[in-house]
Amino acid sequence: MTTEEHIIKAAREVFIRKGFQGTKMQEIADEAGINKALLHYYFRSKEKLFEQIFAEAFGQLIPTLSQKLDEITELETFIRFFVPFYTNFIQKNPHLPQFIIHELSQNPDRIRSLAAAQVFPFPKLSRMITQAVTEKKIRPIETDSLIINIMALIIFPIVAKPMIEGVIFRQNTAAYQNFMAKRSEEVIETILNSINLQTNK
Amino acid sequence: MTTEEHIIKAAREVFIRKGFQGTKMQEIADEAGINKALLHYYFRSKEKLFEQIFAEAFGQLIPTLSQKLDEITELETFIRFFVPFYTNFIQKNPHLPQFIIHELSQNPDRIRSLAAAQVFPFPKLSRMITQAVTEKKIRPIETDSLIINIMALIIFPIVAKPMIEGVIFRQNTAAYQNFMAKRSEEVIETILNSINLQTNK
DNA sequence: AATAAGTTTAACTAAATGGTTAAACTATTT
DNA sequence: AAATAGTTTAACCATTTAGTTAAACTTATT
Repeated sequence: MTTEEHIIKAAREVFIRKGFQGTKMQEIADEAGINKALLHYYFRSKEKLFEQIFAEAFGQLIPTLSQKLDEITELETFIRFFVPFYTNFIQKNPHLPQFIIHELSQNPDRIRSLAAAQVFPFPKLSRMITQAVTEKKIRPIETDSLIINIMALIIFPIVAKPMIEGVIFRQNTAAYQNFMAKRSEEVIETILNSINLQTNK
Repeated sequence: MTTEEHIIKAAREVFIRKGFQGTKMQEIADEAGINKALLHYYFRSKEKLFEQIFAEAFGQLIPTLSQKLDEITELETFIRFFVPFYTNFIQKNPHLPQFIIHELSQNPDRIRSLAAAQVFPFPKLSRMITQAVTEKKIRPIETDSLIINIMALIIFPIVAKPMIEGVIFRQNTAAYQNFMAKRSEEVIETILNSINLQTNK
């Protein structure tokens, strides 16, 4: 692993954990096991380093599913694949959505250009939903609503973990973990029911 | 309006908008129309000022509904009241949940004590849900899951506004607003369907 | 009018932080 | 062996920022 890779890895962790403002160059250097001078030697400025990290982070959030979206044609099949897949991914990168949301609201300009490059593979999914509505397989619902509902049910409990753990589970970490372990199943059932697609349990 | 109130108001806006790290005392002073010296004269330190704001903010997020929870006994009735009520509240304080989530994850210790004081009026709501399940009015679901589902569907689209507006609506602000205008209805239908409580449309 | 509370001004300190620099050292390449 | 890329050390600068202080000024209170 090269020094540059060490830096990138360290920067990713610190930036995502603490946001742009909260991140100190010294902390990145420490985490990477090098010194500040070398950090600046590789990446001239904090801004430049941040750009790399953000572009990469934002890229991760969306694209992997683009492949599967080409294989699957049935909405139910897609949901049953997507929910655990995405839940799993977000659980492995729990700070990612919050980081993106936070930075996007703190400094939209710094990010706009980077984000614009990313393309969500929407059309295919939209068509899938529209078709299901037309064929009366599911209740009438706008494609945007359904997509956002799914995202909300997956992402929110992870983004709001400190809130949920504190307010709902009263600092009982085990209770939260137990809740999250069954989350994927619950989201599938909630979604399928919410559009009147009976679960075949 | 006293100077103290001016400060509180200014601090609330700036803190919620920019978080603890992102907030500068000078900015609060400017927003309050006073100078930094006076700001420190009223609230000795940034920490002290922050505590006040956070306690108040966190308090707002939860309690108002405690009243209604005493009047209503039917789960469907409660959902039909709660969803628009809470959606409306969050829309008026769009930065509040994100602020709480962000600060809670940045510095749990700074907040733990404050948050612990707040009590969500859960028991009553939990009983309402449990009873509905027992009476087979709704499908079997854990109370925590249902509550978190409702919160997720309401809060996520607002917290993730910059993300949704950018990625899903492609910077089309009008499209987002149009989506949010109908959001409350959609959430009610989604929730009621998701627990097999037919909407009577 | 005198007193005190509230407020401003402006200068200051101390610490944190992003960024720079020069010199020395180490490992690798030629 | 000489040259070069990579790395460290440590001092340094400039800026930002939280917080302090003292003196003057303004507005209410007595």
